[in-house]
Amino acid sequence: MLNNENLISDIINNVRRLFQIVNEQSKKAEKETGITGPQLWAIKVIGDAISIKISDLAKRMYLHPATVVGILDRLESQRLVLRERSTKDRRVVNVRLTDQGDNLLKNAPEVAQGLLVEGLEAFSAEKLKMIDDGLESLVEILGAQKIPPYLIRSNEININRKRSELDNNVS
Amino acid sequence: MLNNENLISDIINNVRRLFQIVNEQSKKAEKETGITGPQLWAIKVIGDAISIKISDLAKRMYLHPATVVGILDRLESQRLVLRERSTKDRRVVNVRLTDQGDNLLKNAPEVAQGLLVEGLEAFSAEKLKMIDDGLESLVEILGAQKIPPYLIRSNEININRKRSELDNNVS
DNA sequence: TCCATATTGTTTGTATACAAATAGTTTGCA
DNA sequence: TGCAAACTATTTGTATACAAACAATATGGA
Repeated sequence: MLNNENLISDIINNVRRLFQIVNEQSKKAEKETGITGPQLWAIKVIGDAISIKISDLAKRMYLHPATVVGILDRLESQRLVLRERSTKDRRVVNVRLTDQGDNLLKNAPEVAQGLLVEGLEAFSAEKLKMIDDGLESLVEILGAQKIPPYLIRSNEININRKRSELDNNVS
Repeated sequence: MLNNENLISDIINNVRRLFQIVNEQSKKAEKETGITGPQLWAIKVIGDAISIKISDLAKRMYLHPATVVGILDRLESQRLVLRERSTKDRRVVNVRLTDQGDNLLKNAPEVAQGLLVEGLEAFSAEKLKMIDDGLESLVEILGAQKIPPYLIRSNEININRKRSELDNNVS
């Protein structure tokens, strides 16, 4: 029983460390490239897609469109990206890298996600399966709470949440 | 090989889901209590300690003191906490809950950390060990990068980083 | 065709989050 | 004792991050 308690607090601590380290990685990339973590992340997604519209960029970054607009404003003022309004659908704005943006992308370091992939490639399938199962358990514990109990109790709350829930649940 | 690739992308996805769900939990607590996630977290830490000075609060929350000052400003304007300058060391400001803050704390929901503990308690020691080992591996992969290679290359960078490194590495 | 509705990006307002600079205070050492 | 150095909380400035409201545009149905 006491042993279990220790294991649980170890797990909690490791989750917290994971969060901290990912944040630190982002800050490190910032020192090396001169742009912030989220800005670099946007550059990477835009570079992958060559050209991408704002709403799709927001979805791929798991961010709110309003947040992406701010990030793009700053990247544009640094001449790293270009906005181009679509002629087919004039509501749409496409974003792509400038030559400067492309250069920065070429010399940019990996973000946490890249490091993780690199490190995991050294592991056996069995070990990978074990890691994945463990994470799956954590997600299930927290994810089970995602079915909100007030779905039954109140409709108002759900109506108010509709827009943001949709924004968050883009797969 | 292909199987390994799938496992790796599953792991990455689960890490990302973990981040998202923790953030969502924070927002849920916000709807229920009327105060934001970080504010509730501060209330919980302050309540645990009865009285705590700003710098210790910042350490326990793994946040920069400047951030905590802002959070406390807002909690104070809602009459949920009190600031009291120490008479022993007049540089120190102690914070404690008001009766209102105490009431809110009593009725506040668990944050993600609490849910995680609750869910994990249902697991066997073997399963807990497995989860912990998996997380440990992820932390090691990312943590290995924490020894910065430019420690040798450049001293200037390290001098500039000294202050922030210390702030980040509070254990 | 015409208009209600939906989509898309932006603006506005608020809340984190941190680095750097600052003011007030304490401590250590010469 | 007296002063340099360290500590503590705050202020200032910048960058996320999102909800809500908005303007411009597109689409579908009557």
